[in-house]
Amino acid sequence: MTSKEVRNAFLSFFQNKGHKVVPSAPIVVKNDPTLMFTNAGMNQFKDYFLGNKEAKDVRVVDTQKCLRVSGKHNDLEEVGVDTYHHTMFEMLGNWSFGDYFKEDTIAWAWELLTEVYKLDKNRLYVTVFEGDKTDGVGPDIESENIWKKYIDADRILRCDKQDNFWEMGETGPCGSCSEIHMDLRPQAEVDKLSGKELVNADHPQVIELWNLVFMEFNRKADKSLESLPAKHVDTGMGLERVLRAVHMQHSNYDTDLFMDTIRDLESISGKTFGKNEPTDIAFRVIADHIRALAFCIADGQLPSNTGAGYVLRRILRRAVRYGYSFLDFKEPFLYKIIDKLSLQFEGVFNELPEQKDFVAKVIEQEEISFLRTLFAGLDRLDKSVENANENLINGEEVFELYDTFGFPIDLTQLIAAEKGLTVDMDGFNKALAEQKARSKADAAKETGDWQVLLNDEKEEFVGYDYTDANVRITRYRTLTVKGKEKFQIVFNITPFYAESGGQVGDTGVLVGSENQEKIKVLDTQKENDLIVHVVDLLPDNAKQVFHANINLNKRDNTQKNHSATHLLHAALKEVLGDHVAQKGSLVDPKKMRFDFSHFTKVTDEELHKIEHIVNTKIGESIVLDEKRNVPYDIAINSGVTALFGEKYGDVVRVITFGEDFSKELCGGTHVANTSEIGRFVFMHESSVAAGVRRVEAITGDEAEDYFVKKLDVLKEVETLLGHPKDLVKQVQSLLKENKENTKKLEVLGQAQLGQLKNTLRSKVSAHNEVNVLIEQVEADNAAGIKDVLFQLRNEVDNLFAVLVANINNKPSLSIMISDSLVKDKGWNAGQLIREWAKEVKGGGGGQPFFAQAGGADVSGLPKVLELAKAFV
RNA sequence: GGGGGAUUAGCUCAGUUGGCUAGAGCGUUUGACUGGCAGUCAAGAGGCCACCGGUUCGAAUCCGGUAUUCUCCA
Repeated sequence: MTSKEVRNAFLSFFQNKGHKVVPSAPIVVKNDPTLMFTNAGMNQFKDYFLGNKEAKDVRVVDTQKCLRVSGKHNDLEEVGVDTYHHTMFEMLGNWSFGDYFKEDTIAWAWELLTEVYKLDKNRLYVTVFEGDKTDGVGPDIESENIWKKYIDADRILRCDKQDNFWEMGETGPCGSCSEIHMDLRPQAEVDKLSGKELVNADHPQVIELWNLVFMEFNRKADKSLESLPAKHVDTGMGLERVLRAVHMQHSNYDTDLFMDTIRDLESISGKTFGKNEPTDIAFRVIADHIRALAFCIADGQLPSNTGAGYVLRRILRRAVRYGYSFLDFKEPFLYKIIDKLSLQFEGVFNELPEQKDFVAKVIEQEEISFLRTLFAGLDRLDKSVENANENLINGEEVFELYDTFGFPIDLTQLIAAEKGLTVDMDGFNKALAEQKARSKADAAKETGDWQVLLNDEKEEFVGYDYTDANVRITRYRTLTVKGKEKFQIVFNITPFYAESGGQVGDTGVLVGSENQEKIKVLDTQKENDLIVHVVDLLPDNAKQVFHANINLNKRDNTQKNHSATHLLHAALKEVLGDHVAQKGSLVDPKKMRFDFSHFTKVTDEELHKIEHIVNTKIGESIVLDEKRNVPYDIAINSGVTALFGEKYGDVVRVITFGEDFSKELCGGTHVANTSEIGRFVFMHESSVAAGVRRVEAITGDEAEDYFVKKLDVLKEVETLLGHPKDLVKQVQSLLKENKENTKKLEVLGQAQLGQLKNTLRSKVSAHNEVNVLIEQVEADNAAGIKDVLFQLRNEVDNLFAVLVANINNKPSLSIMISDSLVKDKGWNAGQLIREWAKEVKGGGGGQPFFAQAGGADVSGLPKVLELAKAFV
């Protein structure tokens, strides 16, 4: 069976058992502050388990794109070193939301593995939960008994909380689980030692295949457990592993999922896989990482220096590092293997093949920039190597190299070892720990348990139709950020739009119906599908009805920008082409920002065209056509614009401005008629990454103000210049004139200095073979005097010159001594000037041959001249 | 979000503890050698040393702020 066949077999097996096949959620998570990437199949169903939302289908099956870069068994640095951990993987899962439980789950799992995949029963083991006293949960006898129907009792193992109790996070739904493990070792080894001894022992050949989670508890912030209202099943089986099990292979990488890429890499690197361990690790690292990169970028996440984008950057850099060190790639190479990779996912995850050129371009650009930091780091490392003491490279220097210049630590160690040096890793780790502590302290954030006031009602967003409403608080919790306490509250219904789809959250005010108390709503955010309102104090009476009002002005201006974004999107496609796809947007009351895929700079001419189209559409006063409950398939078939990396439900909201112009799936708020937007103006066009351009624009009052202000400035300039026929020409000629005059002034100044120099030269008198010049001069800055002295130095041998000046009632002293005198007589201008500056209540310094000083008292100048004369 | 760097000629970068009137290489312009190109040599142009403020007799250099950018950590 190929990977495609194994995947399909899973989906159709459960489809035949009454499960609905649902698409994978995007791998990059939006609307959940606790998570950057989908790290388990259950993420997209979190709301069902938490009881925030009711499941429409109680039996579901899917394959979910997942990414893990940290966790108890997943350290990025380990991936590729072993043969069975991955960053990106597909999690096959079947789900029951309050429907079937342990009996069916176990029976079907066994049937699929042994009858469809035909795995060898003699190599399978299962585990069940042994119970935990502190949690007050007993052993999972129920599962054990079910298993006994299918498998020998001595193949069933009881395991502890760490292995067989699944938790979503610190808090949230959880429950015991039952795992199926498989022994893939050669028969000779199996004969020597039973696989039973190796289950859960991190043996590379005795691996966990499938985890069946029986969700029945909710872990609260105080660590106690409470029962969930309904019992659920959440199972997860890594496609990469089961595929390997089906073929009894030694490594996940031996399956077609990875071998295609590895063969591709062999042909561009000229190296062979399977020859020696270090290069094999490099092959595996790259074959793994390229998948993570490809899917994240296809889902709209670009490499960057914060958050999820930073994780992506690290993955890419790790791949490049291995390619650089072990496969001799000194130039970008990752982008070359995207093409073949994307073929594997045609018909499964079409977002990748459809965007492969874009993905490759982003990766190539990122590779180029990393290679640049790599080469810069190499230079810097050379210096540290020179400074090494007793064959030990300073840990702090290495940390600086890593921290500030992004040079990978393992590469530093590698290079050091080549030169017979070692790196002071203790010093490095200490510095790293300090930095981690700093960041953690800053990001500290704590949420309390939800306090439930009202249980029976579901929250509903009414903000499309109402901007105010009478609401009740259903629950609230505290939120502590950097020692500051805030509160999050949830209503039964709400007119507040929660930040999503780039549109900022509403703000506003709550007024108590009974005591008239006012609570300000500072922000509105989404946690999955829950709408959370942020306030900084709780009402005295939280149980009363509140009249909720949103800040209308803010909402109005924001939705003008949002609707304009849709017009812009359509106009961009019209002018630039169909390859334009939204890559991100921000809509707030002041402006809009829109990122989209496009490979070259948008020219001024194109911008004008786009601006013109948008403004024409505004002028056409198109009425908003909003359809709320359109089945997804029908919407897509009608040619609506959907975004990659966005999660859509079965029914979607379609926003149309002109049937043949702009049709988008969108949850945001919009103007009722495009004429409300008023006017649309571009402010900026720039690049955010390879293949992604960013435009910024304003609308409505902001645009109006902008024009008024610009016109005012223009009029003022025209008035100042006496209303010339051609303003631009006039300014150009003024600038030119100015430049010429500056040049002329410079020349004049030089001439003046030349004259001063000539006068001074005639005053030079010889004393004992020293040419002495001691004078008070007129000057308006000390730099001029310096200039003259340097010129005299070139013209007069054995010069000893002391010039003093009164510049704006402040004394200035300068001394110039020819090199020969400095050398022969040991004279030192710096020392002399420090001495003499005392006479003018000042100080100064310089070098032996030239020094300057200033001071506060001009009356001391004659005395300085006397001292100077006395000196020679 | 927190820390650390960087910003000097069109490009890549030097510029020691503040003080030899801001440099190199590449590129560019002009000229010479050559039948032409390539090349070599010579000469020149090109800098608010990111911006704003402060310390100082004196700031590219030190301090504070802003902007941009790189990088590490969350």
